[in-house]
Amino acid sequence: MHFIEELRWRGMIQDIMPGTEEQLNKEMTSAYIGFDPTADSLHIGSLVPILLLVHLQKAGHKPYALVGGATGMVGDPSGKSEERNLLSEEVLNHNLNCVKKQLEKFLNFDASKPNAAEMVNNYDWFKDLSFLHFIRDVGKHITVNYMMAKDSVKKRLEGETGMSFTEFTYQLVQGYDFYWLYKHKNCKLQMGGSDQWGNIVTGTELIRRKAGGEAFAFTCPLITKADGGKFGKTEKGNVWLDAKKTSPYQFYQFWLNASDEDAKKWIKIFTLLPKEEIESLLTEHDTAPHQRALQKKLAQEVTTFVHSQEDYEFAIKASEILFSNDTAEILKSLSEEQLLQVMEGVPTVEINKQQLAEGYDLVSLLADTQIFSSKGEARKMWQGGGIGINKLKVGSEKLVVDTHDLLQNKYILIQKGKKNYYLAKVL
RNA sequence: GGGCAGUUUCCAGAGCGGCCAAAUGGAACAGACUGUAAAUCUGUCGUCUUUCGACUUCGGUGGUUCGAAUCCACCACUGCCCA
Repeated sequence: MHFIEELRWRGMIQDIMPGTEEQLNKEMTSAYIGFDPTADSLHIGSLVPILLLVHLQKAGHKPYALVGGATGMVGDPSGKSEERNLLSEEVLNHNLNCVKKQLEKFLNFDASKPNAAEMVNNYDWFKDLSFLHFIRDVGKHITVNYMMAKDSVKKRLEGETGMSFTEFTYQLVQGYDFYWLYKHKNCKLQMGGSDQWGNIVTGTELIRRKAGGEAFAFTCPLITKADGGKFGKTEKGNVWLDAKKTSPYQFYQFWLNASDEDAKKWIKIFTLLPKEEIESLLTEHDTAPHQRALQKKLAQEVTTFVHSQEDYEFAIKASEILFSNDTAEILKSLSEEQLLQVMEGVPTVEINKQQLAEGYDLVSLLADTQIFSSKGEARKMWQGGGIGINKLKVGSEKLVVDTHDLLQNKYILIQKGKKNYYLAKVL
């Protein structure tokens, strides 16, 4: 199946420039996507562009992953209703290196292959480009009228926060990236999220006017949730690809929690499973939605893709113990080793043995261990019935925790709400 | 430089000089129901506190007042329009 066709049935094409498909069918084509170093790890939103590159490479074309050392210094106004704060260069560099490392995992950079992936940093071609040169060589080709017509700009001009010249210039800076890659790497295609369409088109326009060349582009719809919430957020914040920031267990849980509607879309986008398999999964899900075969498969695929098979297996094991009903008994019967294995990725807190032996007031315990930031908050949650100890809900009667509650004489499993666990260890 | 409008708790957005920790909506968190889903219903939602309550907020600084988010002065910032 051809690249575009493949993406089309997966629902990964939003806008596409005429001629793009023909270009891809004609020859091995180099294409790029930019990644912004706004944090020291990519998050699951970046998986979409990553997968676009993966599909591209699988289809025999050559992917370029661009890290925005230069664009990151400016700030993309797309989708932002307010002026962004600039990151310091130090932070930017740190982020850049982290992001680079992560990207290396997903693509094949084996230089012996003709379509080996390559990583480029736009700082390399911007660092020696002077402002004067830029406005003469690049700015001259694009009218302000053209730039102002862009949605990202228009929105801000109509809004009440205004827009700095810096952000206004962003599309030119990104457009120049495309031009540069076109010139030096024969890169003829840019992909990205649909919010990038405006920026991308400025690039193809620049290539047309300045180089007289033809370049192509398509965008992928932005990932949304059926309930209108932001994709990729949990109560703990962003879901990151870095296992240190989001444990594989939490990562797995995120996907498993997908709503039916979302899972149906996401399985096509976030997994590389073939069409037939996905279709049969969809059918299976429709006959028995409560089994959540779809969510399970989705979570499995993405977790193994981003982390590993072992991480996935751990996540499963932990999930079974933590989420099955009536596991209070099972929990008690686990050996220390098993217990720790299951709790891999569950945050650990420490409690004082002496205090516990004397009977530890539950509310104080929850506050002292920082599971809650204050006694008041802990109390509210406890009174609301949101606290569990060793998989048993704690009633609203006054409760004191003592050594009888210990598992393996060492641990207490504390549950906050339905899905948040903490392992307390006595010292 | 001139004119106008604005700055309220995460966001949006009400706020009469005392009844304002501040309406309402959204977001968020929790509970019930479920399928670790959605929808729905309920609770919480400035900080601390077992109840009472205590403390800190309404751009900043001073002032008027028994009392100010609400009145006055100055400053700062933002947007719009004119030069």
